[in-house]
Amino acid sequence: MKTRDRILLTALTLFNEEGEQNVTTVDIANEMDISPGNLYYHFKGKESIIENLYSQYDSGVAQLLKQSEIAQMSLEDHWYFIYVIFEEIYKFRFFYLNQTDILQRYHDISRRFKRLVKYKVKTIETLCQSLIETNALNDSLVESQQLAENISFTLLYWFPYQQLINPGEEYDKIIHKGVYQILSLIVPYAQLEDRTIAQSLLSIYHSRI
Amino acid sequence: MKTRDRILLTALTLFNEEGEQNVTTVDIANEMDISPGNLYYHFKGKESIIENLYSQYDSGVAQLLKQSEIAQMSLEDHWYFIYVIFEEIYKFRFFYLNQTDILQRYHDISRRFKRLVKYKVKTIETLCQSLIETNALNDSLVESQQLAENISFTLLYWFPYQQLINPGEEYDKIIHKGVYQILSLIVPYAQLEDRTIAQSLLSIYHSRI
DNA sequence: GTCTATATTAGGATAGAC
DNA sequence: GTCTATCCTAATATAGAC
Repeated sequence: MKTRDRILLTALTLFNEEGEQNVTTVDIANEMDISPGNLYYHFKGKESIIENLYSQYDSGVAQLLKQSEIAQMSLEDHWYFIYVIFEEIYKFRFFYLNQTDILQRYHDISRRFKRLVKYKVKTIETLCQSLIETNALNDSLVESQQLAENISFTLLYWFPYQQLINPGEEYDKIIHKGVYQILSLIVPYAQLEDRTIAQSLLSIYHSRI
Repeated sequence: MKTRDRILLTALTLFNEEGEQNVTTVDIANEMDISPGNLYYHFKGKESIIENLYSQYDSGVAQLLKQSEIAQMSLEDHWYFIYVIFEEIYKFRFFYLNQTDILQRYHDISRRFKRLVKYKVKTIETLCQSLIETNALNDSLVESQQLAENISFTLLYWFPYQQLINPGEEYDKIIHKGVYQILSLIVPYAQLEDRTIAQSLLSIYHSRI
């Protein structure tokens, strides 16, 4: 593994564990047993490392969102999609845990992050629409735009919330609870026929919590 | 106004506007036209200022929550209660905007913040229970504990979310939208008779957005 | 209580040898 | 590519005069 990539990986791990602002360039170098000078040979500075990590995250999620537009998805695919989005966020969770700070300090990332959030909301709205069109959701009750915003809101703050409420909880459980949470946002709007399906989905996830 | 209080007020304003970590003790002193040395005469340091501000916030909210336990509240009182909680959070919004960072760095505040959140969830759960007992909400559909957590979740992250999505939005609008958001979490569970009331409430708030 | 001046430290970053 | 040594800056904090 090349030093450049090891720097990115080490930085990501430390940022996720300690919080971005509690990790210095020297910390990263120490953790890898290289000198700070060496680190600066590969990257202009800390900001440059973070921007690289953001690019990884951004293109990963963008690809996922694009796929969901192309593929015709079944109801179960929808849950799987939510699940995979959560996993991608988890990998780069420090962007979410220290969101406000990072967006206050790195303007370029802020711009791109906001763009991605809008793209996410739009995609989720389309998913909700498709659930209405297949009559899984009751059209009269649901404002699909409002529901999509609720789901995005949950995706955005689920990890900070869990860190606050259940610090040290394992990765799997956190994500399962997140999917459950989103499912429970949707259930009230489900048609009577599909409500049974949805509620059995709920109980499957509930058993894993 | 005593210098000590002016320091607290100035610090609060700057923290809310610029973010806690972007404001130094020298910034606070400059803004007030006093010397940094003078500031350190009144407070041991930045941490001490923040702890003082947190105490103000904590006791303010705790008092509100206590009142809600004592008083018998009508349906409209409940909305007013949510509204007032939002206002209190807004006054000290930097604790919410930079939540993870502040809780990572100031352990004493972290402890107290978590305790307050638990108290909040408990109080909101009681409110939901009372809505079920007066048959405003459908008992069979709603897990009052789940609903209470959803409402708390919204209270916790509404301001960071609005800053992300609608930066520069006015204070009134943000809070109205927040109340609307919480209302829309509850409406699906409302009994048919009360649903009309709830939905008219919704449209009142909607008109103010 | 308030000021000026200064010490201390930590983090980010560079220069130059190997 | 990597190291050692060093610089620069910003932020916290203190000492001592007024």
